[in-house]
Formats: sequence, structure tokens, C-alpha cells
Amino acid sequence: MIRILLADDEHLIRGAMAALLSLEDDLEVVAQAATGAEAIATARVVRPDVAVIDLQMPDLDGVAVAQSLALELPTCSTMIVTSHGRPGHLKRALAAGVRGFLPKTVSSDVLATVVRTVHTGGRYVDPALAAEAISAGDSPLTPREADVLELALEGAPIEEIARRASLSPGTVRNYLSSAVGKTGASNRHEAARFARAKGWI
Amino acid sequence: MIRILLADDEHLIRGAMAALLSLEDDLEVVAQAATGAEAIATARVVRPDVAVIDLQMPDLDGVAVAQSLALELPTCSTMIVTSHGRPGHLKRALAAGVRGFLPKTVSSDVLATVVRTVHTGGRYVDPALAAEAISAGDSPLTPREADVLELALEGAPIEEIARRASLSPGTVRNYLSSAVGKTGASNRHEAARFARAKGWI
DNA sequence: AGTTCCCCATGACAGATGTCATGGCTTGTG
DNA sequence: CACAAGCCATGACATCTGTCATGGGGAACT
Repeated sequence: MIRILLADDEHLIRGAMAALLSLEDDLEVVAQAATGAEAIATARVVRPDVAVIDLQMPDLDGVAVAQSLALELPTCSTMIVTSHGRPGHLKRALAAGVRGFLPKTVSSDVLATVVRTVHTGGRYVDPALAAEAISAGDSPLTPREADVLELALEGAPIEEIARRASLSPGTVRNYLSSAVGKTGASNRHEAARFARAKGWI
Repeated sequence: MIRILLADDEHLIRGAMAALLSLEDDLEVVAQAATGAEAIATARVVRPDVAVIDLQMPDLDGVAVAQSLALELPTCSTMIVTSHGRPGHLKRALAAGVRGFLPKTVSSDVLATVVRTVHTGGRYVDPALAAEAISAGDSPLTPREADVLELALEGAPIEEIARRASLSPGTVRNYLSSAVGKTGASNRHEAARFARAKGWI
């Protein structure tokens, strides 16, 4: 019997996935969590064999949870399911020791199969997402450029970005200009959207 | 027995919700669809009692589907479930004749209860979403302002917005300026994000 | 030691953007 | 009808942004 921890902030989805996984004879959902922190705390207690984590949750990112679990419970395999699969996320997730990465568009038997695969030490990444990740390539942005671009996402004026990044406005403009050039966008807002779509920020 | 049509583009979620609803003795999922168009076509054939529709789908909006269903199948009650509930959506949905509106954060028994409620002619709107909708108020934007602001969402330069809206760049700037004033933002990008958060565009 | 890359900053310039005043046209309303 | 409100446009002005040149300091690699 494979013991599963399920973490997803959407109660309905979580309950539904639990119901679905429980239909399998060899799978058992032993715990559920609605937030990243809760997932980690629960995992410490119940020590599941496999953790199925949603990527986007209110507090901790799914990847952050995976990182913690990899450290604290090396025997527990972590896999991530997500609605909005961006290339960068996949890369970060694999770096964090995640063994499975799926979009929520897959069918239920694929999910069950992957749970079994990661439990026996295997890995599985959705082919479509993998292809996207490869085509997206590495981020050409320097760390600082990524920081600044992220602050620009909300549409804030440069003044405010500079304050929040503790930089001079001139420097901010330089970084943004560089980022705009690298992304082929025509202004920082477009560049920010582009970079987010690629998963670079 | 209440016959249900389930529409959601995420296969996993759809299957899971089907599994969950089928656990109830008086509910039966008689059809599933992955897109809006598919949902309408399927509904014409199977004539379900209740349609449970996801708000965001690749092609048609959940609200658009609800509108079609209300016309073609007046005996079928439509309810919408969504991950990202914005106030404006709720308003549009109710105008389209939707009888139930829920975020995916609700528990499974709430879902089942609401299915029964709408089937007997009742209505149900998630209290939290309702409160949000009320506090958001009506859109202060004129139709044209909303159009232009929507085009501004992607970060395009004014030149392009003007082309896409078939307006002079000067006019676009006037509308945007007005919208910026009404939203209290400091530039059009912030205004666009704000308006989207409020569900105005 | 030299080279390269990143970080941070400044200054200058052109072009994009936000704001305001103004005016003509249409539509709906008291 | 008079009036208000929305739609569309133009022009002028101040400010914001994007771009480029320049330079110092630090880390990494050859």
C-alpha cells in the first residue's frame, strides 16, 4: 500500500483527487493539507511514501515544499501537479528533487501510474511540458535583471521599483532596458509578461 | 436521480470531480466535456438536469456556455465553479442566468448540496464572492474605456492599441488617462491590472 | 595579470506617455 | 428643446521611459 500526502489549496480539487486516488487498490491518501506549511508539518508526522503537491499555494510555493521534504524526509518521493505549467517551474522543481511533474490536464490513471512510478524510484515529466521547457531555454537574464523585472510586473513606476529594490532609478532603467533588449519586447511591461510566461521570473 | 453534465478543461480535475459526485446516491454524472463548445454540443444530446461548468476554458468562457444553455435548454440549471473568482465574473454569470457560483475552495459536500439546490430551482452564491462583488461595486469605466484598457493589459505601446482599436493615438491616450484617474492608478498598466482584479474588463 | 562578466551609478537625449483644454458629433432624458 | 453624457479627435506641455556612453568596483576564470 502506497501512503500518499495530498496538498492543494482548493478544497474541492483536493477532496476530489483524494476520492479518485482512493479508488485504486494499492493507493491510500493518509493526509491532506491546504497550504505549504501545513503540508510540511503534516508530512513530518505521517511520513508518507509519496507527496502530491500543487504548485501554486497561498503561502509556500510547491517547489519550496518539495525542497523541505527532500531534506527532512528523504524516503518520501515528491511529485507536483499544476494548472499553469511554465517552463521555468519545471526546471526549478527538478533542481529541488521533485520526481514527478504533471499538468492537471492529464487523466486520472496517468496520475495513479506516476504515483507508482515515483514510489519505486522512477521519474516522470509530462512530455508536453518537457518539450516546452527545452524550447524555452535558459533564462538570459542576470539575477538582478530578473529581480527588477519581477517588481515591474505589477505595473509600478520606476520610482517605486527603485525604492523596493534599493537601487537608483537610473540603474533600474538600465536593467530594464537590458531586459527589454534580451526579450525582444518593446517596453518593460511586455518584457515582464514575456519573462513570466517563460518562467524566468 | 439528478443527471449532471461536467465541463472542465483539466482532465484530472474533471475526472476527480466526477468520481466525487458519483459517490452521492442521488447524483449521476452523465456526460463530461473539455471545452465550452463541446459542453454545449453534449448538452444538446444528453439534456442534463444540471450543468457544472468551469469558468475558464480554452475556447468559450463559462459564462458564454451558460448563456447558450439558458437559451437552448431552459430546463437545465447551470452552475459555475472557478479557481479565480473575480467580482465582475459573478455579475456577468448571474446576468447570464447562472443559478450557482462557487470557488473551488469549497468542500465537496457543499458542491453536492448546491447541485441539489439549483436543481430544485434555488440559487446559491458563495458568500465570500458575493461580499467581494458588492464591495467592488459597479464599473466606473465607459465601454470604450474598458475596451482600450483591455488592449493595454498585455503591455502594448499606445501605437498598437490605437491600431487594434481603430482609434487615433490621441484618443487612446485620453481614454487611458481617464481610466487611470478613475482607478487611482499611476499609469495605464497599473490601471489595467486593477480593473482586471475588479473584474471590470 | 589580463579578460570577461556582473553590479551599481550618472548624465544626456529622443521618443513615449499622462494631462489638460477644446470642440464637434451623436444619443438619450427631463 | 435644452442638457448631460459618451464618443472621437487635435494640439500643447510636462514628465516618464528607453537607450546609449561612460566608469568604478568586485568576482571568476584563463
